[in-house]
Formats: sequence, structure tokens, C-alpha cells
Amino acid sequence: MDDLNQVLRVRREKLDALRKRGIEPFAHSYVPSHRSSEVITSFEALEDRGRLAEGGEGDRSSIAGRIVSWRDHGKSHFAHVADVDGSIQIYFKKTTIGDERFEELGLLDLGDWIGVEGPTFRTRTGEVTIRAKSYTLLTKSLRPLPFGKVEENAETGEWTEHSGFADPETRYRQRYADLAVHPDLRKVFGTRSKIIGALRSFLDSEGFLEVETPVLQPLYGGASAKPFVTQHEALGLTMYLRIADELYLKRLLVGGLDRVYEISKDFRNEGLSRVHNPEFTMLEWYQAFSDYNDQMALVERMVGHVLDEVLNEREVRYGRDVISFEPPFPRIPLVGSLSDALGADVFDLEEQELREKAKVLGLPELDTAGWGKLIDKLFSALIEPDLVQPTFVIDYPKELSPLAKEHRSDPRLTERFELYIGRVEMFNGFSELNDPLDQRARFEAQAGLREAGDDEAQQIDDDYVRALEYGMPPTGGVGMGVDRFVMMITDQPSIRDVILFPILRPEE
RNA sequence: GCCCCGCUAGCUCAACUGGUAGAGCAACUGACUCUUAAUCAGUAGGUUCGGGGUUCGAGUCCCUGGCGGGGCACCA
Repeated sequence: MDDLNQVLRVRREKLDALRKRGIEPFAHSYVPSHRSSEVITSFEALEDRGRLAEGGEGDRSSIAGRIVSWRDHGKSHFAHVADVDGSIQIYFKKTTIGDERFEELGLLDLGDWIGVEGPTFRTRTGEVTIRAKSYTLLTKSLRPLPFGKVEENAETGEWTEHSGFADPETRYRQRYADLAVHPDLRKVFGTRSKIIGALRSFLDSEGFLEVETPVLQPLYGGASAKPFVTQHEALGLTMYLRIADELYLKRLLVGGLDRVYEISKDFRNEGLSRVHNPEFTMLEWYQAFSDYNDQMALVERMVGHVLDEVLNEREVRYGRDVISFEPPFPRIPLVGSLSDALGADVFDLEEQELREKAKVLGLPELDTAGWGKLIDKLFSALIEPDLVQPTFVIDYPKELSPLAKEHRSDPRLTERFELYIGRVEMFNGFSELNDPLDQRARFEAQAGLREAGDDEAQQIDDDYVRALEYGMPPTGGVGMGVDRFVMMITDQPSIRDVILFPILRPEE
């Protein structure tokens, strides 16, 4: 105990003092009658119905939560107790709860969990408050939470935080403390859950079947990315954490499951950024007898459904932008828009000419990039920064899309789209390649790139080709970056703000 | 992996060209029976991220390591 600093030591001493008084500081259970928000709502309803005399008391109720503020006035105290989605003021008065119980309030701290029971009333300053008749300590907090003080602007209703908990490193490392002191953050994750629920309900109502496919795979595929590698000991087998669900889900189409989807964690062994976490949530779905045009329409309906369910409006503020989700979203051809920007048809430009264009724009390190990669880079630099409103970029070069079906009117292209929102790629879909001979040829082209040193090129998946030989119906499929979509809806600047425990280096 | 920035009390931050490490909040003691960033008086609290160096003297300058943020690269 000598090595504990003063703040921690004082709380241990209070713990001992409580036990000496016969109070168990870590209770086993407590059954609150209401949540704080319900207490306030029902008191206000009582007032609205005129059932309350001036200054009268409402029903007795009990709540359970964490002490988040405390104001000591001698023979009375005011505190706020917060539960999951709100908080309520508690009025402790010496003559109401008795001398002994009142004295024991001195052994409570900010951060303690308590249960409080009593009638509701409105204070002179107008706040709905529980007049404590009794209280129960539920859990003693032995480490002070980094509460900031909050000030409510009575006119605007906005909250200002003073000297709060701001260090990003500590917030991510100690997410429990971050959540405990930031009610708005709890709301972000509530919204995340609602979004995923709305995506699920939409696909369910469209007749899709939710399935689960392997996370541990002997062969990875479905995207261009480096995998995490692991080991299965009993089988003596090197295995990979999935980088995508695609190839397994499409096998299910061969098997006759005509509409399937999966919400999953995927893993890509790459750098971190504002929009990248190595472990992230992906939604993929596949629908038989549809093509990429049908899927763009489906995405528009799906996004609309989610916004209606979660926000009940079709406009979202994201940073400095206001994004409108009114369909239809514009469709712009990748090759055409890039050709316009460059002033020349990109199909007429040789690799070397593209590299020159890239150099002029100041793009770095493109010496080893092939034609497809150069196109991708130039698009990112020239077009992407303008794609604030939802926009489908369509018809990607074949070289960039080894799993997408050739375009019905241009063999150099595929029927593929990516939906950009807020300058970030959020959906990626195509008419799925179901010609097994073409698929094998594309895999072999990838293998060639791989031998040339591209360690993100895809591997040949013979079993997948065998499945296609049995026959996969014409199919449209889409992958969606769920975390990024949640960022947009909840107006968070970093993917770390929508993932509860983002990847960090170990502390020591 | 590269570039830039940051790391000081439990939390948020100060500390000029190198010269006794401070404040607000939280904590502790006391006053106060409708307060709400409560108020008032007082007290305590530090390995300045770790290691090394320069100097009479380092939070400050130099080297090195760690962690984080932003950007680049890679990717969704």
C-alpha cells in the first residue's frame, strides 16, 4: 500500500471503513425499478396531466448507476447518478435519510455504483430529482475516473466539457474509462448496434439467408491484401485469417442458396490509418439472378432503410460536409472520368505515359506500378477527393478486378462499382465472374503478378474453380465496410472511434 | 517502413534565451438544508515516458529507445 499514491490510498481506507461499519462495498445484486430516463419521463408526464400539486412529489422509484458528480452543502448533498443512457439528480438530506446513513455518504466517491430509492420532485431550479429515502452502495470504485466537469447551456441545451479526459492514447487503451466518462461515446456504440441491426433486418426482409463461413482458411482470397498467418498444431497446417468472405459465399450460390450474406470480422495485415484498422467488420452479400445494376439499386434502398431506421432522416453531417442520401446516386465511369481529367483516353496511354502523368502530379514511388495500379493511383489523386456525396464509380479495368465479370459491351472492363461517400470507398460490388475457364485464366494472371513480386496478388484457388465448373447462377454481390459507414452516420473522424478496442501496440 | 508533432500531479494544461516544477479540476480538513463548472477557507500531492550525454546547473539542449496523434506508403 506504500506504493499507492494518495488518491488510491484514500479510497482503500474508505473501503476498510465501510467494512468496519458492516457495509459490503461490492454488493451481489440490486433490482432498480426504472432507468433514470424513465423516471424523468414519467414525472414529466404526471405534470403534463396536471396530476401534481405545485411542488408535489411523484411516484417512488429506484434507480442504479454511477455517481458522476457531487455537490456538498453541509446537511444536504446533490449528486448526479448516471445509468446507460442518461442521468438523474439525487437529493440527499440529513433529516430524510437519518444521521448515520447521511454520515456514511462521506465514504462514497465519484465513480461508485449505487442504488437510490425515493420519490421524484422538481427542485427550485427546475430539475427533476429523486429525493433519496434510502441508498445502497453497489460497487466501491478504488480508482478515480477522469471525470471532466460539464456545463449545460440553458438556452441551447449544449454541453461543454471542462478539463475532461482527452489524451487519445489513454482513451483508446482504457476504453472502459473513456466510456464511463463520455455518455456521447456510449451513444456512438448504441448507434453502431442499431445500424448493424438495420442492415440485418433489411437483408432478412429481402429474403437473404445469414450464413457463417470460415475465419481460419488454408488458402486466403477474395481481395488483394496480405493475410495474418497462424498455425494449426494438430493438423500441422499453416492457416490464414480471412481477408474476405467472397469465395466461400459464392460457393454457396453454386450449392443453391440463392441469397446469402455474412457480417464478419476480416483481417488484413496492413498499416493503420484514420480509415483502416487491421481487424475490421465487413458485410458481404450475394444475390442470384442479379447483376451490378440491380445491386446498385439494392444499395440505394439499403442505405435509405438504415438511415430511416437509425436517424429518421436522409441527411447526415460528416465533419464539415452535409451528405445527402437521396437516391439515385450519380454513376460515373472510372475510365471516362479519368480520361476527361487527363485530357486523353487512358486506354490509349502506355504505362510509361501514365507514369509521367503521375509524376507531374507529384505522386510518389510508382516505378514498379503496372498499368492497372497507375490507373488506380491517378483516380485516387484526381477524382476521389471530390466524391463527397454518395457516388457510384463504375466499370473498372479488368486488370484491377480478377473476380468480376467482363463488361457486356467492353471486354477491357468489368461490371464493377464502388460507392464513395465522404471521399472514402464504402461499398464494392460487381456482376460476379461465373465462367470457370475465364476465372482460371484470371487467377493465372494474378499468379504471374505474384511471381513478379506483388505479394498482394491473389492465389489460385482450384477448389473454387471446381465449384464454378458445377455452375454458379448469374450473381451480383457487394462488400461493405461497416466501420466506415458507422463513422459517417455517427460523424466520427477516425475508425478508432467506432471500434471499441482498436489495435494498439502493447503498453510495455 | 518513412516524415512531422506530442508525452510534466489522478485529469486538463503552464513553466522566457538552460537557473527553486506551477495552476484549475479531482482528493483531504473545515463552513454551508433546493445546488448544479455550487461557493468559501486551508492542506497534501511530481522518477517532467525510459536510458545515456553536454553543463556549475536540464522539463528545457544533444543522442538513443518506447508509446501515441497526423501525414505518406499499403489497403476497404
